[in-house]
Amino acid sequence: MRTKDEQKRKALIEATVKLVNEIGFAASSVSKIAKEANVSPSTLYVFFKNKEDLLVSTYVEIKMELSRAMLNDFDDALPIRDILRNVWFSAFKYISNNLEYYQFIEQFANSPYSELVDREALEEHFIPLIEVLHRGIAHKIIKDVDRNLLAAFLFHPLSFLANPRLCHDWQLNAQELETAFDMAWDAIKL
Amino acid sequence: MRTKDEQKRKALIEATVKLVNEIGFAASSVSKIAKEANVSPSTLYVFFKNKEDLLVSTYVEIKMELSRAMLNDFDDALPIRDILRNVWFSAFKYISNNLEYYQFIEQFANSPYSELVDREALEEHFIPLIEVLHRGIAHKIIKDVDRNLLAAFLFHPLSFLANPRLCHDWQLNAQELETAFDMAWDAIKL
Amino acid sequence: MRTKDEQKRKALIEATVKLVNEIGFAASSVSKIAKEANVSPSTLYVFFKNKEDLLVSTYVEIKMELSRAMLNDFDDALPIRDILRNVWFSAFKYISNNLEYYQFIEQFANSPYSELVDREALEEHFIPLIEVLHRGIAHKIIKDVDRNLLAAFLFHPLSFLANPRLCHDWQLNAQELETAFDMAWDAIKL
Amino acid sequence: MRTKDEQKRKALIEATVKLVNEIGFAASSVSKIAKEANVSPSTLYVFFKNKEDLLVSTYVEIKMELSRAMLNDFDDALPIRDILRNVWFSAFKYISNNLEYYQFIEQFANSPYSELVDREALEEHFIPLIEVLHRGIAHKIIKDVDRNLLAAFLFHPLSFLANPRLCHDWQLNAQELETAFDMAWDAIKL
DNA sequence: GATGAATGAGTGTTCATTCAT
DNA sequence: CATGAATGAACACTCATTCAT
Repeated sequence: MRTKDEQKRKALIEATVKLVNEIGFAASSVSKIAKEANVSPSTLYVFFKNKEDLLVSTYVEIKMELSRAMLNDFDDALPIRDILRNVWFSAFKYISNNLEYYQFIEQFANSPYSELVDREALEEHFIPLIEVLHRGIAHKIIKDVDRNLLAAFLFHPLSFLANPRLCHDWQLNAQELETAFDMAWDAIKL
Repeated sequence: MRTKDEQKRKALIEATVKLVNEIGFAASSVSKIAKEANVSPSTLYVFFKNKEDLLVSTYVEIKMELSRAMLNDFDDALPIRDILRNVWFSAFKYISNNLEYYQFIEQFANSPYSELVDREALEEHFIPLIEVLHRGIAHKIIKDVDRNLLAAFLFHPLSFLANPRLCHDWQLNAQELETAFDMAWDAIKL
Repeated sequence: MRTKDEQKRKALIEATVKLVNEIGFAASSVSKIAKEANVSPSTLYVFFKNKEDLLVSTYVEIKMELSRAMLNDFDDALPIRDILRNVWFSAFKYISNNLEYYQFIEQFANSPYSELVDREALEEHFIPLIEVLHRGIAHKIIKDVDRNLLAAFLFHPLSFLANPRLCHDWQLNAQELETAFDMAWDAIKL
Repeated sequence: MRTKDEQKRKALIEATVKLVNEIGFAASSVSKIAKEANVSPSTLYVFFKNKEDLLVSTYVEIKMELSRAMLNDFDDALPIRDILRNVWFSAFKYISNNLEYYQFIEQFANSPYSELVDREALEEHFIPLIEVLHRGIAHKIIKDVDRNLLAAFLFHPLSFLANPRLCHDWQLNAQELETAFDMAWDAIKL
């Protein structure tokens, strides 16, 4: 028996991201993805149950990587503003360095495919972050509002600013990035 | 000679929105859309050049309606904060009342189809709003930053909060909506 | 609008019979059938819902033709033996002249596809025949046994004798056919 | 060195019968058969040259078992009618107890696969039976007709009566079985 | 002996679009 | 204007089989 070639799985995920970004879900056929990954279309089915499974797996894998990147240098000992600043900059860095991945998950999240994902399992990874927000509220540093509202101002502007598909012809420089975080902080701080 | 039946065009647009939201671009075939609109697939080609034209036209039509709704009660005489508040609430109202439309344009904007749209033509409608921001900057009421940054904090959180596909299991009530605008204003005000 | 071409439907049915007889259900792919019928595979779906529908429709169509042929010169006024003799010979004639059709329905009836057919609708056509058997029983001409038993000896030997797939290297001649009917009659007569 | 595991061969034959009866030749893929037999698809090729070989072998194996069962208590010393009666009842018993096997060989015999079988080798097993018929003819007990005709009335009705796929919603009871044999005998006796 | 990985060829079906009416 | 018939191209997926282990 041969052993399963993990490189092929990886190549399929990469090819999926590339093609979906370039031509969208609609046009990203199994055979095109397989060709891009240099495997036979039938080989795809050795690694994934079907096309849907491939797409969802790709999404979950990237989302996990993003959450890992964001919480990479998470340090509970720092002041709350610094913790959030670190997460914010880590997120921006990951997105900037992995724009393709990021555009894929944005497109995915806005499509009906998003309903196929086990959201709770993914949210688990953000628990430390959510706890920081709660602490901020308790310490009267952050506004006492629903965490969806906090997330809306803390991270959603970032996702817009970092995504060239939405924010055309404009790139944040280092200083503007700092300004952007200040604005986010102004929005949520008490 | 009958005139092109405008009702059929409308029905096709509606059917497109409905199906794309439910099953995505990939699965929304011309024949399914035609069936949903109660016309023959070939009739679709009387109104639209092809499938792509149908999708782009649908997007543009909704986007125009949205901009009209947002600037509906635009009154240059009001204080800047009030102008923006009105626009903000109008936007929220339109999105809430036309969630299907809104989800469609979000899904569209995050897909490669978005590149087919004449962005500048659409942006024209927002010129009065952009001018208000410039005035705010000139009057030292609003932070002197790129208008993309202002938009990121003024409108993007709203798009997240109003979209149940992104912001699950949570709905803004009237008071939280007010709080949300306050947060947006805190972010952009000097 | 073009009008549906009934010849194409007929060609598809013929092609189905031919191929299924030659290579079996397993190997009779939609594309092979379409090619044999000189239409595009997709055209097949204009006339039939799917492959299963094509196969079942083919079966039902032949079965109807067979029943019509068997009861063609049915004459209730004749003595019972003569009625059955006429049906018997009509059946033999139809089978001999349409061996391909007959082999198809035999193969179909012995496959799991047979469960998809509305048997009762088909049996309706044989009601006059069944009534003759009942009359024969009432008049003490035919054995008083279940009609399945009568059918088993009246028609099933015929289906074996006429089917070269089962009864190899042997063909009934006119005199043997007469003998065969005598044997059937011996089996069922009182 | 392990010896070829005869249990696995048996399991593959059983799985073939089961699946072909349930879903037909067309849908009975090698991998489904292997899964049903709890072996790997490639293991199948240790025991059989290919799929065709598996199907033909299954047929031959069952046909042999059937012939053995029919001639099990064959006793040349008995009167001809009793010999045939014994064979008839043995056949009925085997079919009733092994309906799955029987339906498989009927489906097989009515398919083009049947041409792949060495018929003569199989017929050899029925030689004693054929000789009894010849003796019956010589003794003026049985009609002097081709043996195919005799078989048609002696065994073919049985195959219809015992096969629920053909003879729906009706089961022979012990007495009717006796009647059935009487009818067969009436057909062939002089 | 036995098996899971791997695949080219092929499956049934739907696609976007055109055509004749 | 509006449509159902028709289709080549493509779809997602499974096939029988081989290969390395």
